[in-house]
Amino acid sequence: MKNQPTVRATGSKSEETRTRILEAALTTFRERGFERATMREIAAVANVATGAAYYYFESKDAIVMAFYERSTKDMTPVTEARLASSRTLEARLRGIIAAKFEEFRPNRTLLAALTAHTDPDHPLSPFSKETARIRNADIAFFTRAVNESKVKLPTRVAPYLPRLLWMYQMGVILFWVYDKSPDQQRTKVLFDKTLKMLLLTLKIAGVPLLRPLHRLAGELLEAVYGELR
Amino acid sequence: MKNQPTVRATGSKSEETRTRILEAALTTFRERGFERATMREIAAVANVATGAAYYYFESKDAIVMAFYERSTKDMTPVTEARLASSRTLEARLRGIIAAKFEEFRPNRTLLAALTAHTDPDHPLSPFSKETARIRNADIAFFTRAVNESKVKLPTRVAPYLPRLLWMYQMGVILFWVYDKSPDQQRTKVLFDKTLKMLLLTLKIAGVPLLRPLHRLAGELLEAVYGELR
DNA sequence: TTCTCAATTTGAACACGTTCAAAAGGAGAA
DNA sequence: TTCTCCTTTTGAACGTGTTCAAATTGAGAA
Repeated sequence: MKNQPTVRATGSKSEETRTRILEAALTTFRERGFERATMREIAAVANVATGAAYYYFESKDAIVMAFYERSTKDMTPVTEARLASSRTLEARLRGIIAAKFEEFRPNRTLLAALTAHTDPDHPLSPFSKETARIRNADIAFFTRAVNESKVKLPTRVAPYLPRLLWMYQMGVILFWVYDKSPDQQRTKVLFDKTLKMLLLTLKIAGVPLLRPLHRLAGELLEAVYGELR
Repeated sequence: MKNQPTVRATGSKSEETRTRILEAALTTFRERGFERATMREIAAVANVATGAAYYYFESKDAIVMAFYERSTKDMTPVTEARLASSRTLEARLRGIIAAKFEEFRPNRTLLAALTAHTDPDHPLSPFSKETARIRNADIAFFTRAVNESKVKLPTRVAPYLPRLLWMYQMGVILFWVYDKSPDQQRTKVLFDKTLKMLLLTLKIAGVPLLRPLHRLAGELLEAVYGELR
């Protein structure tokens, strides 16, 4: 059999071992950094043989992805709450993305292990089909944030807006992961200013002067997201 | 002594060995792909011991960077010519970037080995201090393209424009590297539309309505590029 | 209870990037 | 020529991610 054996009910022995390995990995990553933590070490901490780690996870990187997946699942109610409690689009977007920051702050630098995969075909890339489930769940939040707001959107780009917002989010997070300024203040500024720019851009989208820009944007998005993908 | 021994005059024995290894690596990369080409294999093709490759190059990735560096150096006259022969900013930007596409087309996918380094501290990252020389040479072309054109620029963002254009270029190249559409037509569309959008944006920059946007952009850029960096 | 078989666990072996101590080469000094 | 010392070359060894054939376990069938 391959990895990820039949997904067992929570509480099964198998599931317990899997989380034990995941937990051991996270501890080791936090203590020694991702690179310097070895699979042998992780397995030892989890009290299993080296090979066992590979029975449960495809690779060392995949452990980080499992962590990412679990985290996003865990934070769903928080995000839900923020969506429900905020009225403006700005507050909603800020809420969704800030929730990510809060959730991942303790393991911020660990996410660097995921950003390494720029190849969309790599199973661990944020753009791969393997990560589509996670990605789509995330995009769905942006869809809701947009739909439940009453901002008027340029019709050509509107269908792509949630995906664009997701990309925007990924960009901000990438910046954050490598932000060495104290308490990541640079990211705070980046996030704040770009979010305001984004909303301002949407607000003035109806101005006739900007028509040609929208036409180009629409054509671009259709070509890039269309057909083959 | 460490790597990169005293840089010898062209034609020295050492230099010859270095290029032989580089050439062997490129051949092997092209034949078997970057991942599957082993250092032992490359060394064998170059008729040296495995360790020799590491005497001349810091790492397997660094060979690709050496190729990138040599290529950009080689294409300088081409870029110069294009800058000289084109009058509009659009033509100039298109010329600079298209020259890159042409130069790297035969080894397009090889560049993927470089895009993996998202960490600005990694020596091979496009953002690292180690690659500053290459990066600055590239940015200088954009500076010239901008300065020698008579487009009026928003004063707040003007100082950052060459660096922004460089980032834009890197983004387009990244897209191109992984573009699987036939003959990379998607990238062509992306490049064409985004370039037009960019110039349109610059053109209408003076409109009073867009003032707040420029103020935000200026503040953002000052914070991100300022002080610490 | 005993048997069966899939799920799980094991740890040695493998592949490959990288390091390193030692050997070889070679250019000038004496 | 012989010596000196730096550059270059060598290939074995190392560390680590990953694979895999074999052993173990355990739940249900008989």
